[in-house]
Amino acid sequence: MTGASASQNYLAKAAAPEKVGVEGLEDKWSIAWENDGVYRFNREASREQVYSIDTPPPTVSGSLHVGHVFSYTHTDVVARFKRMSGFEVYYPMGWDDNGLPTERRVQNFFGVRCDPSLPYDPSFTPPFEGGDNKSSKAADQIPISRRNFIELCERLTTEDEKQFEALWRKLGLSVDWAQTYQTISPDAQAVSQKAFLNNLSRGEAYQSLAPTLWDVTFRTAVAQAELEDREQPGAYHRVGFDGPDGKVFIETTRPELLPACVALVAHPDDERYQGLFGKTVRTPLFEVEVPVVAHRLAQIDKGSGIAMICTFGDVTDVIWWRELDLPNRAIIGFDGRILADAPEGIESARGLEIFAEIAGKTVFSAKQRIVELLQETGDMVGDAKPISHPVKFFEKGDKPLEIVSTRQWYIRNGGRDAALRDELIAAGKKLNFHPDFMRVRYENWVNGLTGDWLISRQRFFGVPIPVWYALDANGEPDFEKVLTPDAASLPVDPSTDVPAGYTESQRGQANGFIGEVDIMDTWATSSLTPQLAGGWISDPEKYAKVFPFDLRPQGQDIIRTWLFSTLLRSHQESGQLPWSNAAISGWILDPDRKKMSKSKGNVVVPAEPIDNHGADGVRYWAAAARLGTDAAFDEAQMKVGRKLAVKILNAARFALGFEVPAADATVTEALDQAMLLDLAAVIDEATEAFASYDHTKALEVAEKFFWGFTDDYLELVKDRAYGQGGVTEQEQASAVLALRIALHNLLRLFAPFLPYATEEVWSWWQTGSIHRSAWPKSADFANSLDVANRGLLQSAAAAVFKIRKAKSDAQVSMRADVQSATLKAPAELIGQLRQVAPDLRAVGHIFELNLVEASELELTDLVLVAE
RNA sequence: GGGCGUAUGGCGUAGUGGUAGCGCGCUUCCUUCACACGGAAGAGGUCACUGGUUCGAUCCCAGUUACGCCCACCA
Repeated sequence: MTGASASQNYLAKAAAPEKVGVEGLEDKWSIAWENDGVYRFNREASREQVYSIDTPPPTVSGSLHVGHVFSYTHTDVVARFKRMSGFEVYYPMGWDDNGLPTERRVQNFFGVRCDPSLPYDPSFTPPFEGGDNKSSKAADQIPISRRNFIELCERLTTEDEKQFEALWRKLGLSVDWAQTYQTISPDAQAVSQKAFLNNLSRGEAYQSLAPTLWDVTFRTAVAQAELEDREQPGAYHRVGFDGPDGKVFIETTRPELLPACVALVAHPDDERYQGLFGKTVRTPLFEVEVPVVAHRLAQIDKGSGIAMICTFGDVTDVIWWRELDLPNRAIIGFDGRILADAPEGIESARGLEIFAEIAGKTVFSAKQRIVELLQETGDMVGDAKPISHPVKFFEKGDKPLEIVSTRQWYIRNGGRDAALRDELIAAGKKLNFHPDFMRVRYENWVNGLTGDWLISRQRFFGVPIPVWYALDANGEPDFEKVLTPDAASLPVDPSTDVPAGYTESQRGQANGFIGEVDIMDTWATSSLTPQLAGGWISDPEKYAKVFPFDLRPQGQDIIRTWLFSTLLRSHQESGQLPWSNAAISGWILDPDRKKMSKSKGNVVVPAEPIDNHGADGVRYWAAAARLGTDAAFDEAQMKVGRKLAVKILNAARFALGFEVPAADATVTEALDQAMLLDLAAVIDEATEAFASYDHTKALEVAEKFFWGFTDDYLELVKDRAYGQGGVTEQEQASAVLALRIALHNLLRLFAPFLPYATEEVWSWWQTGSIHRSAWPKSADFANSLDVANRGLLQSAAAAVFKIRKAKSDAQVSMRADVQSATLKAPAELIGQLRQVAPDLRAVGHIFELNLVEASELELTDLVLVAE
C-alpha cells in the first residue's frame, strides 16, 4: 500500500511556479507517467488485490469519435479510483482490427480487393495510399491474393492503432501500455480457435445446411445480432392464382419470387379460405400447382389475408417452409441475382421460357420484367400500390438481405434450447449492471433469440475456422468427417496448413481433404476479450489473477452482441460470469440532441476538443455524465472543466505559498476545524458514490466543496494565514496547516477526474505520482477535530455573503475599507459568528463589527472609510 | 405491436412526500497583494400533460404526449 504515509506529508516545502497554467500538462505528464511506469500492472499482486477491466477494443477502422472519449473516460475514472483505493488495476487496451470494417477500409485506402484464387505476390505494392471512402469503386480495385490483402490490413491497422494510442495517452487514460492485444494477432487467432474447438468437442458448435440471411454485397452470411430494420419503399402487387373455384388474389411486395412460390397460406380461422385449404392453385406465368395451407402466422387483416410462401422472401417464409415441410425452390444466388436454372416444379414450356428470361437478372430487374408480364397476361390487377415497410439489412450493408440456403457453422446460444436460455438469464441476474435497468435489455435479447448463433462468414480478413473435411472416393467433401488440429498447433489456416495424417499433395484429391475456407464472425473473437486480454493461452498465470474480470465497460448498443456473446462463451467455457460488473455508457448527442453518426456528418473528431479545452476539461465534461445516460457534446462544460483545473492550480499555489508551520502545529481554530469536518463528510460521500459506480456524484460533491473552499474559506483565513491583524502564531499555523490538509485531500479527490492538474500540483510539494497515492480517508485527519464546530463555516459564509451583498449594493470594491458595520443574527447564530468575528472583519475589511441579536441575519449600518 | 429510458428557468443538469438547487449564458458592479483562464451581487422555473393516493405530490400510482434506444413473424 502506498498511502499510509501520505498524512505525514502536509508540511512538505512547496515549489510552485510564479505563473501557473494548464497548457502543456498533457505532454509533460503523459511522458513522465510512461517513463515511471505509473500505471504498470504488478503481476505479483494476489487475486484479491487485483481489479481487472475488460476494456472495449475500439474498432480500428479509421476515424475516431468523441463518443470514444466519453465512455473511455468513465472507465478511466473508475480505474484511477480503484488504483488509489489500493487495488492493483489491470487495465489493458485491445484493438479490434479484425473483420469487415478493416477489409472495407483497406479496399478504399489502397484501391485493392481480395481475390482468394490469386497467388501471393511478395513484391506487390498498392496502386496508391490514402484513398477515402468514396474514391474507389469495385471495378477500379486491383485484385490481390488473400495473403497480400491481409498484409495490407495489418499495415493499415498498425498505423490506426498508433493514432488511437496517441489519443488515449493525451486524454490521460491510465492504461498499462505493456498490456495490449489485437483481435487479429496470432494469439487472438489461437484463442478464438481453441475456444471454437472446445465448443465443437462439447457439442456446442455444429454445422448445418439451412436457409441463411445473406448479404449479397459482401457475399456472406450474417447473424441475427447483425441485423437492422430499415424503412424502405415497396409496393403491393395484387396477383391472381387460378384456383378450383376461380381466381385467388394475393398481395405481394416481391412478385419476382413468383417462380419460387411453394404454397399459399392463410390463417386457419380465416373463413374466406376454409374451402381452399388442402386444395391446390396454379401460379401465374409459371403454371405450377401449389397447395393452399393454413398457419397461425398468416395475418387475416393483412392484404387479402392470404399470402404466397416463397423460398425465401423473408424469415416468415423460412418458418412456414420448415414447419409445413414445403419443397425448396430457391431462385436467388449468392450474388443476389436470379439463378441460371429454373427450380424443380416449373415444367411448362411457357414457365421455363419466362424463367430463362429473368435468369441472371438482379432482383430489381427481374421484378420489373415479371410485373410487365403479369400485366400483359392480366394476372396482376391494377397498378402496384406504393408502400413503405421495414426490410432487414445487414447493419454494415446497403442492400436488403436475401435468404440463401448454405452450409454454415453455428454455436448454441439458447435460441433453440430453453434450458440454456434459462441459465443465461440466471447468469445475467448475477451480473451487476450499472445502471441496473440495462439488465432488461439483456434479458429481452436472450428471450427474443430465434436461433443459434451463426458464426461462419464467407470473408477473408478474420480468424479461419480451424477445420478440414475429408474427401470421399469421388473427391466430394464429407462434412460429417471434420478434421481438427491439435491445440498445440494453433493458430492454423486450413487453406495452407495440413491436417494430421495427410500431406499437402492430398489437398482436393479423392480420399484426401479440403480446408474450410470460411472465417469466424468478428464477435466470435470479440466475445473472448477476457481470454484475449487476460492471456488465457499466452499467460495462464496472469489469467488466473485477472479472470473473472471485475469490470466490463461498454456501450448500450452492443449489449445484444458483445455483452451477450462474451457472457455466453464464458458460461460455456468456464461456467462463470466473465465479470462481476458491467458499466454501460450512454450516447453522445450533438447539440441538437441527435445521435452522432458518420452518416449524419455531425461527428466531432476528439483531438480538437482536447486541444481547445485540455484533456482535463474534456474529461470533466465526460465524467459529469452518469452511466447509461446520453450526454450532449457540450464545449461549455469542457470550458468549465478547464476553469476548474486552472482554479485548482491557482488555489494550490496560494495555499502552499504561506510560511510552513512548525512540525508540532495543529489545527486549533474553530473555523479551520469546521472546514475540515465538512471535507471529511465530502470524502465519505465521494467514496461511497464511487463504490457504487456513481462517479458523477463523487465529482459533484468534491466540486461543490471546492468552490466553497476557495470562495469563502480561503478569503476568510487569508489575512490570518499571512499573520496579519495581530494574530497569534498558533492562529496563523492553524489556518496554514488546515489549508495544506485540505489541499492534500482535495487533490486526491479530483485526481481520477483531472489527472493532469492534480499531478502538476502534487509534484510541487509531494514525491511520487498522485495517481499511486492513497485515496483520501476522513479518518486520517478528522478524528481529532471537535464535532461541535461542525457547520461553523456555513454560518460564517452566510455572514460573508451579507457583507458582500452590502458592498455590491453600494457598488464598491470588495476590498473597500469599512469603518463600521452591524451584523444582526438570530441567537443560535450569533454565538458562532462571535467565534469567527476576527476572520469576518478581515474578509470584509471592517474595522468595527458590531454583533446584534435579531430575528434574521442582516448587515446594516455600513459606514465606508472616506477616500 | 412489445419493452426500456428520459421530460426540472434560454441551454446543460442535481434533487427530495412538506415553500426548487447548481453550472453556462444574461444583467449590474468590482481590476491588478492565488486566479481577468478573475471576483461579487442579481434577474430568470405553476419541476411535460391529465387524473388518482395523501393533510400536502416535482417526487408515489395510473394514463396521455414528445423524444431517444432496444426488440418484433415486415406477405
